[in-house]
Amino acid sequence: MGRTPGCNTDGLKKGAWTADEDQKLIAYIQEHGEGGWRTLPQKAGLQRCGKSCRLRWANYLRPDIKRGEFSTEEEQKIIQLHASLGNRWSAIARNLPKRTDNEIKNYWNTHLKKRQAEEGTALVSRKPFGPSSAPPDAIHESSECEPAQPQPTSLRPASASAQLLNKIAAKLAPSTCLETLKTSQSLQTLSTEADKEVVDVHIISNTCQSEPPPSLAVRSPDMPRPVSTSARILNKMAGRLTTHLHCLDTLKSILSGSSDNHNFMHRSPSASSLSETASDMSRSISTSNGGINDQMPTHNHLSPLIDSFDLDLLEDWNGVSDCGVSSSSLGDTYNGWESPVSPLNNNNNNNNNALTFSGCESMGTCSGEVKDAMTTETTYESEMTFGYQDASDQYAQYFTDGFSNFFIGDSHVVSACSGDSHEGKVFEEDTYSWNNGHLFENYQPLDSHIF
DNA sequence: AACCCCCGCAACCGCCGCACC
DNA sequence: TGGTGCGGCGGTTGCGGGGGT
Repeated sequence: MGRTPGCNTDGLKKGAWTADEDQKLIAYIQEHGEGGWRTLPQKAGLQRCGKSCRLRWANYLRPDIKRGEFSTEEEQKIIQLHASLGNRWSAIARNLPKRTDNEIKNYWNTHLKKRQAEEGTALVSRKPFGPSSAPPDAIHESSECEPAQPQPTSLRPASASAQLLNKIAAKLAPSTCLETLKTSQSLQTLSTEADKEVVDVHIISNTCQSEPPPSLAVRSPDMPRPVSTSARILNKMAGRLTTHLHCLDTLKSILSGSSDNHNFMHRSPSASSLSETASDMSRSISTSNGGINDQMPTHNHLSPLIDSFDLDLLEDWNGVSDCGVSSSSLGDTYNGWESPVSPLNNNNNNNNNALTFSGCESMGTCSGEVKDAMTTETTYESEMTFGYQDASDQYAQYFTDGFSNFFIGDSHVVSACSGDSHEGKVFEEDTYSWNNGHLFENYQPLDSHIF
């Protein structure tokens, strides 16, 4: 099996490895360890190039390689990780112990991709993700990765959170990050009203569960509606903002003063409203946090924040969970790992301006410049690899714009639409009634917030 | 039994990033 | 700062096996 030994340049052998060659390679590495691939062949008495030796070892001979059929759990994990990470096989492999990137890649190409494509054909129609048009091939590509979804039987209002996410998506387009978002989530087109393009974003699988979802493909009607990704994202934003109480009050005041009916979700905020909101927020934060941000920015924060949005950060953020974007709560578990106590609740934590990944979210690499979410001040620069074991790493995120598209109440839930759920609670059609004064009256606020 | 075709997968290829000088 | 070497990664190739006719 394998390629033909078609080239013997420099006397180097190519093609399938013999048992004798394998033994030589194993013996050498057992004695000298891995590395030094360039000189290894000569030292080991192999007529191979170093690259070939490394590949043979990494993909086949390594003792900690698990071969054979993929379990259902492994399949699901590959699907989920691929939705988040794309074809980053090495990154996927790092989350599948004893499986090599090559094996996963092959398995995807020969099994899962085909299956995904078949299931993807069940999607009858779909709007592009966000106002910006993605390339047609990109859309097609994403459909290959998307599981089939039952189409909504009737149009329902797009959630406010989805509108915000649309803005984020538009900002990211046509970056690879957007592609990541597209492939990581199932898109349901929910409204085609003439004067607005809205796309609600929902994940199919629940997130941060102790057990992987049974299937990404089909959700039976009697299963609870999955947690809205958009709501989760916005939850995080709200959780971030709850550290700035004045800011919350300002927002609440602004928002409540400009909304008087149940259609608040459909209204787009005026630019001036957003600007005022941002300014008020920055003032509030500046004056209420005891010098966290000594330098008060004099401009509207929103644009520069968005401009400085680190795409890699979001991409990595997508990649850190099993479904792309998610949140975790205290005690949530994923693959046996449990979220630790939130550093946000830790009085000794001085870095109040940083958001914190915890528990199941912490898996991946965040690199580049990390800035404060509200002031754009750089809090630190470096690459940090955070794994489960580094669950308390600080991690700043930027989510701005569209503030009046989500709603901040006493709880951390900032937006909900019919069927949205949070902490296992599914919102009914009208639970977000604005005029009630309590945004989510059926919602039980969290005691603490974990980012 | 012979032939054909499709598929799985090991291995190769080319590119990229990083380290070093 | 640019050049070079090396390791790593993702895409692609094509042999060999198995199933169908």
